[in-house]
Amino acid sequence: MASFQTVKGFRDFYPEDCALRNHIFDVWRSVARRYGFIEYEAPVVESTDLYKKKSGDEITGQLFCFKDKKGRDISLRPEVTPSLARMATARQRHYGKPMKWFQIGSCFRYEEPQKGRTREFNQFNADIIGDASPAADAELVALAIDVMLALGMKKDDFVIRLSDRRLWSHFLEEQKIDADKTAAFLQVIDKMEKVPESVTAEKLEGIGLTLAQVRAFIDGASEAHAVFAPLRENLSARGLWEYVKIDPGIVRGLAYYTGAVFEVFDLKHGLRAVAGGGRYDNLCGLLGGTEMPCTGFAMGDVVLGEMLKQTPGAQFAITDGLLKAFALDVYVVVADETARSHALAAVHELRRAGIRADYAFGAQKVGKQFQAAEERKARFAVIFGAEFPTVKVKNLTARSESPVSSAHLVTTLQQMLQAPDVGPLIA
RNA sequence: GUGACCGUAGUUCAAAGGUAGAGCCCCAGAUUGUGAUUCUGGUUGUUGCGGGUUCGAAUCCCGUCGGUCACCCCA
Repeated sequence: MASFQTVKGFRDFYPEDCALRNHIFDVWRSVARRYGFIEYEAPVVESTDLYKKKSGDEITGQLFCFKDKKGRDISLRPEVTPSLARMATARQRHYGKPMKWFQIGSCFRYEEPQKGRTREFNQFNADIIGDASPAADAELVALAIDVMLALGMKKDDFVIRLSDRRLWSHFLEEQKIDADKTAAFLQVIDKMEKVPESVTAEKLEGIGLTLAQVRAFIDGASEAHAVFAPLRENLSARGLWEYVKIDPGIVRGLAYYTGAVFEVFDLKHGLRAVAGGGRYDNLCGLLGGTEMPCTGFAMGDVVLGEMLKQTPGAQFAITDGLLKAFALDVYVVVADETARSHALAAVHELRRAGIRADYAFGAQKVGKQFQAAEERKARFAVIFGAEFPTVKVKNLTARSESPVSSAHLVTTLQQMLQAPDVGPLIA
């Protein structure tokens, strides 16, 4: 038993776990680039004030905060949006609009770990800065859908639940409810699905509304509502509207969203939201920068990982990713120790040519070396023995072997690796 | 922050107050130039940690640290 345990809520990434994580990162990165997003990164540690300013003092309970050696109050980032707002406003004149930026990295929240929640997690953030049009919101919804599809999800595995904060501000205006009750009201809506009706009704009465009024409004807010028209038109043109479900109950916890909001939900395993985001046109100004319209979303690796493991459609992509992480192209077998220096030279040359090659450090039985080649999922073995400068190249899946002059080894293997791997021949 | 359950070999799990064990994995050999199977042998423990009860604790009690799950919260 090891003397040390991981710090509560933090994870070890053994090679298998790391391969899954990297597979997720690869998909995030490649789809975002396909959409013309550009990668950036922000500090993992920021002044605690940056987060207090955005969300209020009471938020420090969930912040991973501490004093540094000079007594400065700093925090591990719980999210990246405040850093992005700072960076974007500071240099916004240097970048043409709209700025389509994405980021991948770890975030930290000091909370009790449970299903789908750890204290350290990786997030994919995609944001569009400097564009107030619904086309920008639609672009992000489309990106979120394509990320899910690229991960191997099918249409019936997930849904985008779409809403708009303006629906509710109009509603409250019509009902002549004070604007300062908005936050409390949205909290009630956010929890409606979970808490008993009676509790919801009671809280609504405290605000000056009835449950029936709210219910009627939710039922009336169909796809046809004018506020969704531009998004529906945009996403329909891409054939993506079928992934979207209008759901006014989605309001997204905290107060800074100003327009469209959406979440990505798993449909089959009762997990919490996989991703969420929306339009936040006031945040840059709130943090003391230039006022700029912004919209964006974040997707975390923890819930997503749970979902991938439980979704059959994603399995192939996962095992493929594992294979990519582990597999060698070539294993060099030293059958005769007098040939070791020639073998070492060949390994080096293969590696310089971009071929993944490995070998045994010391003298080992040939059988053992083949076993190692098998374990590392090598496609080919090259046997260096007494017949050098001739070597044997063995196709480990087909189990066929042929002699090759060592002078032509690299070019021969490059050609052989080009050919598709047909798998074992059936006898 | 609150509560429930859990923690034994690298791993999965036995041992229900009386000598800490098994499967798998790993290592070596059978097998001196070819991957499988099989067989043989081998390593591995302060039972998470600390205290208490007891003649005696993996087992019961208290604390603590981790894990899992739920509440709170969810940017």
